[in-house]
Amino acid sequence: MDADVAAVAGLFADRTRASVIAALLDGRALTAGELARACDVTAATISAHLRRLLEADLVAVEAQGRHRYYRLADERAGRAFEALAVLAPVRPVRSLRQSRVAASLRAARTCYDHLAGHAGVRLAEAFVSRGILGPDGFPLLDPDTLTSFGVDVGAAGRSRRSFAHPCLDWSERRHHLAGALGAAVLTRLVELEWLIRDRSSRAVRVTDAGREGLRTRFGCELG
Amino acid sequence: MDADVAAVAGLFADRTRASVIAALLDGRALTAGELARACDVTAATISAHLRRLLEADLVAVEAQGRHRYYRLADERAGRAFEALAVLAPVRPVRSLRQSRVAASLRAARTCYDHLAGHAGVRLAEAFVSRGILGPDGFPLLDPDTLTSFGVDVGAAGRSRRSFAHPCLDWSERRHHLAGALGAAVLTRLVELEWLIRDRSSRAVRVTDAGREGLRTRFGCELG
DNA sequence: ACGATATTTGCGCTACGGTCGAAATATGGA
DNA sequence: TCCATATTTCGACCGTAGCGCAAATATCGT
Repeated sequence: MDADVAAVAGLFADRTRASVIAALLDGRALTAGELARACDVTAATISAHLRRLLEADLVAVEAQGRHRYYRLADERAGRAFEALAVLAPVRPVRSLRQSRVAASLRAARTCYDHLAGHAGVRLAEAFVSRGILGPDGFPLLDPDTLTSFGVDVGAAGRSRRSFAHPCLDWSERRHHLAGALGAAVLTRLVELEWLIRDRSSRAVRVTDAGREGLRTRFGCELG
Repeated sequence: MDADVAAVAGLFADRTRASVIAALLDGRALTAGELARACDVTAATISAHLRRLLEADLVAVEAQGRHRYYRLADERAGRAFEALAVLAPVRPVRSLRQSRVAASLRAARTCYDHLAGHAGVRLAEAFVSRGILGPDGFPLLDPDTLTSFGVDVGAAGRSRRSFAHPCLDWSERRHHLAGALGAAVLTRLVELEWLIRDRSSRAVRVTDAGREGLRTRFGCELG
């Protein structure tokens, strides 16, 4: 019994692995590369750590394209982390910057080259409500509305990549719009300055004009 | 934050230290030597581990004579241990033998050379109830009853060691009788075969005759 | 098919920590 | 005072594990 506990504790007993678990605590899934940057180690190092966490079923992985999204497998790892944290001598105030970044990522972010997060999910749902996209597999039903909005639908259609498909959003647990069409929509939204991409992260800020425009043009309320 | 968690987790991430915590989980306090035997390492090794656990405030120590009793400082360490244990892959059945030994130690055991555990505490309380011992500091008020019972009170009085004093009982959180008088009482109880000492541990078994005798002679109910 | 990006694997280097034996320290009891 | 027992400290050995570099593998998008 004690041997097993020691082995499990060893998974938490490394600064890098503890950072990985801390980064995943809120239930989001992050790519290996994002975790490497968050923990300030190379991709090789983070890969080795993720492998160990994976083998112990502390985390789960889901491949999505060339990314591999890692998340905590269940609530047990988080509970153990918290039980250990209460034993930590000094209680450093939870990094405000860190949590601010996490919050902004949840609000809106890029996923590859399309919009994700709360805004991405809401926009996709608005497209479905307006009949622009079909509810199942996000087929484009009404190209004219997007074209008149300035989205280069034709170019997106000529691209060899997937035209439009749903992509599971990890912070919202719902789908947002991916594929060439999703990329074209994001491009247009940035062009209009309805969205502004953060330089150092995947976060995207919705401007006042963007919030207003999304509501009036697509009936999309960002809450 | 993650660095601190890693450091704390490191305390659990060693087989020996995990065994120490597991041995203390039920709230009992054990001596350094007992822990060394339980973990199958030398006294030097256990001492180093206890030092680390002590500096992290995971355990607390109380010196009692030449023994040093270690116990978990509070419930946090136990909670963390359990949170880690639920992550351990296989769940080895809790050793029956181990828990049987623990139960018998709680029932009755020797502490140095006197009786401790449930039986020790109950007997001391019975002595106080009967006016044999005073309630404060356990002074011997009625030597005759013990002498007629066969306890060599005279020899105990001539010993240079402390004659009679209360000793905090870790499993009962009450006091039992220590000192030369306590040793003399234990000697007599074993002599009468009211108690039988285990060969390999500090456990003491109360015989049927002992249970009966303690009740009729001293009004001591062992529950 | 090709280049770019993401991730994993193999390898060697280094450092940290767990272990024990021996010696030092503390306490109890004769 | 002296010996026995309990515990800690010191010093050295050794295995393990984390690290980055470089190369291999996988997938995307043109």
